[in-house]
Amino acid sequence: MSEDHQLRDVFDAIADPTRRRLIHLLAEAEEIPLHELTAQFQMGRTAVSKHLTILKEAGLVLDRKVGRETRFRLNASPLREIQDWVAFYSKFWSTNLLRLNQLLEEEEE
Amino acid sequence: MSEDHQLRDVFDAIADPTRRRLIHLLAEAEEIPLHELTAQFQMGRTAVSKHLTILKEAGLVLDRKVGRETRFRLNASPLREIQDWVAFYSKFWSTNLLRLNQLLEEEEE
DNA sequence: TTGACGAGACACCAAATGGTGTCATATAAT
DNA sequence: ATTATATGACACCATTTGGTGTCTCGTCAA
Repeated sequence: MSEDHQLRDVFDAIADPTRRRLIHLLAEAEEIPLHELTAQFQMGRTAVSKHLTILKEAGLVLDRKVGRETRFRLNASPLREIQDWVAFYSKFWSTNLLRLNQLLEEEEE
Repeated sequence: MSEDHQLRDVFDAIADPTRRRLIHLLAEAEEIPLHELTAQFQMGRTAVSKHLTILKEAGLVLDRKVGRETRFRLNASPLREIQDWVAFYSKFWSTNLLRLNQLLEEEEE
């Protein structure tokens, strides 16, 4: 259904705080042009554009040209990989499971 | 309860595939000494040790010296930040919610 | 007590990262 | 027609990253 270009590791793409903030901004609106996104940051347009390219390579962002501006939109689905990954480790901090382990250890004695 | 040194961003710590594999290895055993972890990789001991230091700075790993070896153990709880973060965006790929949005849009008309 | 083993602490290096500024070009507005 | 805007495409730079090798020092075993 969805073709993964996936040139870039999703874990890598979300490692940068600027990129996470871009994702957050794009979650709040349908489509945002580059210049409007740039206005939210201290850094220059070129830097923001580079971050968006990285997000694009990870499949987290789509873009389309409208007139002279390039509008970006979020595609969150690659984040599912993160969710699956972290879900596996959730058992290691779940208090329920800690209590379960305690019970099991008690029974073993 | 848990004091966060948190010198290092957890998102940053899990960005590297070697470090994710270290986390995975440590999830399968109570405690593993450095030399044993190193044996699982192509790279040298120094490199593995550096990755473990980064994981330590993110609070994802604890170490203790036993004799001449340094043993590492997993502390997964900082991964909760990742889980919370990604959970927020799960609504953007949930098919149920996509259908809900469609229904809401239809009602607005 | 003499090695061998495990690891810390460097110094070092190439490549990637995250910024910058500038130039060219297409589009919109006056 | 002219000017301003939005962006892509570069070239450039400092710092970080992810690896290496070497030296030294505890610790365990013969």
